[in-house]
Amino acid sequence: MLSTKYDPSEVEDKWYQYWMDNGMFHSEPNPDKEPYCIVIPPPNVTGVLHMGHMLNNTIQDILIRRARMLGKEACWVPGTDHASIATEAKVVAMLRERGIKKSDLSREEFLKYAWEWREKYGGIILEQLKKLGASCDWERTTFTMDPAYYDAVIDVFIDLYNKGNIYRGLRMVNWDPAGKTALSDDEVVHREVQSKLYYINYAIEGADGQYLTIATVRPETIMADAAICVNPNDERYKHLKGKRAIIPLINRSIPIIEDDYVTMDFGTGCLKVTPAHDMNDNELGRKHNLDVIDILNEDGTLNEKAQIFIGEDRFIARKKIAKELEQKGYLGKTEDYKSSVGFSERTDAVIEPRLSLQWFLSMKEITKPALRHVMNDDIQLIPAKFKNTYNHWMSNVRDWCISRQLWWGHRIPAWYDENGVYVVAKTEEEAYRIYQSKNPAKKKPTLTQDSDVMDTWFSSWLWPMAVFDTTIFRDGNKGNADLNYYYPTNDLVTAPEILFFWVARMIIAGYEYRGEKPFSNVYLTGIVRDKQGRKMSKSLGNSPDPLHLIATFGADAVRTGMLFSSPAGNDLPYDEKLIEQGRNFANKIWNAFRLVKGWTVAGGDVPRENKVAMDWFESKFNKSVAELDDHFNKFRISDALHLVYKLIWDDFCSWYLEMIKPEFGMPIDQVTYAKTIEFFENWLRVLHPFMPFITEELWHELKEKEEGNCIIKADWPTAGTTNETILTEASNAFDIVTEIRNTRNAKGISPKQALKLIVGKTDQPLIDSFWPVVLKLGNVSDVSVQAEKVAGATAFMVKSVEFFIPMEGRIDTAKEREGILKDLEYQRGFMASVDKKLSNEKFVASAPPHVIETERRKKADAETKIKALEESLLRL
RNA sequence: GGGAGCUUAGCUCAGCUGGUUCAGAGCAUCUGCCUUACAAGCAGAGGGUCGGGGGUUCGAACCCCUCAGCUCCCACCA
Repeated sequence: MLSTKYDPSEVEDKWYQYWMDNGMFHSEPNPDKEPYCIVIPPPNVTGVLHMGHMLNNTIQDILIRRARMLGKEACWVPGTDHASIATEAKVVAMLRERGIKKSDLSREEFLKYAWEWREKYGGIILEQLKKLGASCDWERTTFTMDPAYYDAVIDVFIDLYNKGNIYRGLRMVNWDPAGKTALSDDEVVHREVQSKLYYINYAIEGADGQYLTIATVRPETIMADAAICVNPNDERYKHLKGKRAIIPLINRSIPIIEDDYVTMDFGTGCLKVTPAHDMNDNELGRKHNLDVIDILNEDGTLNEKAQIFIGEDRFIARKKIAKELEQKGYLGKTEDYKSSVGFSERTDAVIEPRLSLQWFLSMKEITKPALRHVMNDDIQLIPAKFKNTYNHWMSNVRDWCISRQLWWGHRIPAWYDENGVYVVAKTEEEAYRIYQSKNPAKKKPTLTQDSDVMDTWFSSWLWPMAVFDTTIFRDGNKGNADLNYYYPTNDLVTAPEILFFWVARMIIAGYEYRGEKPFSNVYLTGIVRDKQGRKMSKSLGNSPDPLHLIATFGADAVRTGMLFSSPAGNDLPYDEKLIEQGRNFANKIWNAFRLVKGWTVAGGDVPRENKVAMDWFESKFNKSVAELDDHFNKFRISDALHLVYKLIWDDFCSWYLEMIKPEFGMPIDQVTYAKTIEFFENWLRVLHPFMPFITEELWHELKEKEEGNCIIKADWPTAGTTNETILTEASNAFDIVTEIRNTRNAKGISPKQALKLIVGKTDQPLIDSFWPVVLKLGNVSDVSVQAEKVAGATAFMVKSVEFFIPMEGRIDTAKEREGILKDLEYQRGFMASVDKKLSNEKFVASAPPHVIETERRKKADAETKIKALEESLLRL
């Protein structure tokens, strides 16, 4: 005897192994088939699976499995990203735990540890994806620091450098003093912070006792001041023109300059200009040719140029300087002030704007095709609202700082001599060759490679190309068979938060190196949040462990649970209830299987109700497949699941199976049985992309066991014809059954007690062939037609036909009357509103005919209903 | 400050071209059922002025204006 509960644990591992053993996920270019390709957003190599991955990869797996069933050459390429900052941080932390400081290691030693770490933990996340059922082509697994991939990244750097797109420049960058690295603007998170505005007095040079007052939140940077700036239109400071001020504590003289950048009504209208430590001041400094005095070390402590508090951390120095300013009488008032401060996304340290030599990619030209082809829908963003966001970003894009002061990553292929003169070359030998051809005079240079690595995204932006062919970034390579077959890929599924980091840059690279988009559709998932609407994060500890969930509920349940509530682009409020719902669904399916499996099959006639049931479900299924295809084509994956869910639970289980179910212990006829198995198999197919494991299991249980006959390789059903008349009749029949059940409920009549049903006179054939269904599901022993009103019966209406169930003394006249009156009131109101519409000349004149027609029918229906209800009242 | 979006049942959300699939789904709640597939279930029920106000239209959840609240992205006036 099969258990009443479905147990996914054994089933899932068994089938995954089977699919793997038989190479069912593997894809090779096949000229006879249409390619369908997805490249995975490569998770961080150090990562562990979180709920976001679960959602993301479930959607990809659904798309790829359906494509496979549609007969396409489906290829889902997996892999991992080296994630330079995140991984290096983890390795550093791991070393610290072992008592090893990164600063004590050579680059080579550090990288050795990093690679060890990668070997040990790098595959975890991919193994976890297997538990989810992800049907990736594992033979194609790629790592962004695989040797060939590494080469490709270097090739791209050299190529873009040679084309003049990459340049080295002294630029203000976001410096992370904790990570000791420059960050791109996108890696900086701004937060409102409660701080203080200090009013500091600067003496005016040569004017005894006179001073001006500036307001600043960063008194520790006064030693780096290069000027005081006022607005030229500011009457209060006209007298200061051309004069100089003295920085307190260190008594350095700086000019007073004028620029309308200064807001007159903020603070005092005097701005201290600190070109080394503020982005805007830096612009201002450049404009006015001011000195750049950098008083901070890499780690955020003060250096010798500060003259005082050397070696102190910037925030400690702030307090001490404020105190000293106060003691010496330079400090005016202080006031509370809310300001927006940048934090490092990774280390959460306060960002320090810092001048630094960095490598940049000029974005102005290279982004143009990427903008154009999204705006004209060559590449579609789903949902489309992200087009605006994308447009805004691409139109205002700044040059991309691609260097990072880290060791883990693709090392910048630039080589410097002792004077900082550099060449860009792939290898050391080549560097020497180029160097010497450029500097023939210099006989024996010592060249050292740049110690920085490239931004992670500078490698992952090649992903859709480089997973197939890593050689195309060198001169004129036309690409290998894989690349030419699978590229451009079809769909990309990723989170909106990396739309710019990654998606936009892949598009840029795609057009730059293939002259072609990397993918046609970008499906942007929502962010998985907890019940309180917070993002799932490790620090909050609000993220459930996906593997635990899979172990508890089964992968099928988790997959469907994630998808029950996740339309594209909308956040997903996670609730374990949804996973339970998924598990319950699997269980429902299991039990439908148990029922069918338990039947004995015999010859004999096909009962009438079975015939209509089969006709009906056939139509219903065909219609559902058509709707399903439509949902898929529009990427409404969640809607698609809901549809399949209802098809199986409501239509197949609650209606169809109940219609054909033989009495307990009785056999089922051969024809109905065969058809039922066919239906079962057909809906298993459309369910398979969502719930691959249980569908595979039942596929084998239902089918003759043929080698290799797997649902994963089965065809996706094509939508056949739909008989609308049957669907309407069925729906009417179900309404009648529901009303009968309702009556039972209200009157306390057991389902086991057969009832008599009387149909009021009508010329409308409501259900025609479905009477046997009504008899069976309503447990009706007898149906008769009676023109006149039936006394002592309870009544209900379906469409405009009245039905009576004789109650034999069980009738409560007062209650019955009350019900009828209420109904009557509603119908009269309804008719009044329809009447109003129809008597409106303008409506009749301008509404389309079919709308008027339905209004007329509504009126006629209401009239019949009202008449019937009025008669019922008389009868009581 | 610039941009985008959201507000529909207790909760999470659908509602696609303005008109019978138009006020829906799931969950939650309530009622009755251990009815031999399934209590992880079955059969039912209640619940909404579609954020407020105004407008366009024969007709508005849907289009326009306006107010309020929320969210995200971009920028960062010391």
